[in-house]
Amino acid sequence: MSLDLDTNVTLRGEDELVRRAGHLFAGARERFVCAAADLRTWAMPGVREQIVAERRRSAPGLPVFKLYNPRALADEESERHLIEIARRGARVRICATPLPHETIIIDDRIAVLAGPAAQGVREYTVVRSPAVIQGVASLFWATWESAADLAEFRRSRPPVLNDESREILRLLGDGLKDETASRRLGLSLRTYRRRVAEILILLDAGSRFQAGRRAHELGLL
Amino acid sequence: MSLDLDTNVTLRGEDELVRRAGHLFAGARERFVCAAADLRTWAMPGVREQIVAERRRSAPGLPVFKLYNPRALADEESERHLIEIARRGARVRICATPLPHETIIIDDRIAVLAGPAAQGVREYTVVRSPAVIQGVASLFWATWESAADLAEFRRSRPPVLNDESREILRLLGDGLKDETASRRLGLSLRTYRRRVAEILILLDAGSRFQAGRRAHELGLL
DNA sequence: GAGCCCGTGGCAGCAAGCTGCCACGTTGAC
DNA sequence: GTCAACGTGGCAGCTTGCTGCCACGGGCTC
Repeated sequence: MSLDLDTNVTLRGEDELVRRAGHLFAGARERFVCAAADLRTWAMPGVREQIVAERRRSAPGLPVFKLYNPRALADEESERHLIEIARRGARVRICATPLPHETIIIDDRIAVLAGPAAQGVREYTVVRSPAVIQGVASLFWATWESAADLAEFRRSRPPVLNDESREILRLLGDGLKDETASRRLGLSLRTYRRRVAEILILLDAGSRFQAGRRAHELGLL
Repeated sequence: MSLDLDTNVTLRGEDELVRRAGHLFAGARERFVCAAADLRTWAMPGVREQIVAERRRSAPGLPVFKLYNPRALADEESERHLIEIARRGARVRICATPLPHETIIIDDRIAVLAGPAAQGVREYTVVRSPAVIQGVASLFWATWESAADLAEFRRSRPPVLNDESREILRLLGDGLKDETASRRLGLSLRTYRRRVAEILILLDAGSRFQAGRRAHELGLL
């Protein structure tokens, strides 16, 4: 990248980011910190999973801190993804104040700041200056402190469900057996139960009884 | 009893009632009508069941109409009993206006009116006068019309649960598995599930999910 | 076209839940 | 004391619910 800590490097597009900075993400050893408005950042189909897997392999217990805006839970899929991240051990928090610039801080030595898209291509600036890192980090931690834990945030607010999920909740709430409900929806029993299991995760329920309770208390019925 | 339709016969105590009028209850063929404040009337352990069984055997499809005060659902056991009666085919309704005098009308020909207890012994008057029967019946049907169906009434109001049942609901609502919950309550798995099944009946739920929903919407959690 | 990703559904095996049956112990009536 | 009634809990057999695995097919890129 650069021998001079005070020279920032700007990378254009996710391709270049992955090529030239991918090893930095995978190489975190002390602490991995990340702030973003939602989950669409770092789309990079396939590659992203590889980097994460690599990092998890080489630094299993690595403390990971992820800060998002509520937008990161704007649909079922995103929320499920976030839950999965937390399940794997990352500390995830949600803050209401906007996080326009995606930020990553690796081991308190490297920061990657994402800029807005220029002509459809996003620019990423890799920073190593200790003073800058410190400044960015302190801003991050200040926001982190005021943010709500993912679990806590989710408890206070119903998940955003699509039409099918709401329909399934309705059928469950009416006491239908899986066999009946799946037929009514034109789904196989297998798929129906897959759906139910997914919904239980979103409702943070460990049993169907609890799910029924949660669904009602969140006003989803 | 009496050859003269216009001679009322008064029986003292349930013993005498059963001895001298039991066959009337069992012998209903057209319609069996009954109004009472609660279920403690006609206690008669054992005998009562026999009479009912006898009647159900000899007149299987007999229309049975039962009108009660909300007091008849004042505890789990009573409510369960009422549900059972309804399940067996009787039409059961609940009216808020007091029904102080227990009344039975058999086939529109015989009425049994219970009076208050005199020195601990209740008196029952058996009436056959057509005019009286008509009068009593029309009063009954007027009240019946204004009363709410048992199912409807129960839907609008939480069942009265004892401490143990509420505790079980709490454990279910927290998502505990049967194994864990039963151990925590010091019950066998079998008994715990018995309890849960009983509660599901009271909640009119056909699945645990529905029970969870009902429990929450009735404010039982 | 080949190759790939994804959603679906069948299947199989397991976990959880449900219930009839019966045996045992307690309680209460006689 | 006997006897009946009742609640409990073990057991067995069943239903319902859950999930990993794999195969198939539609839609996609290259």
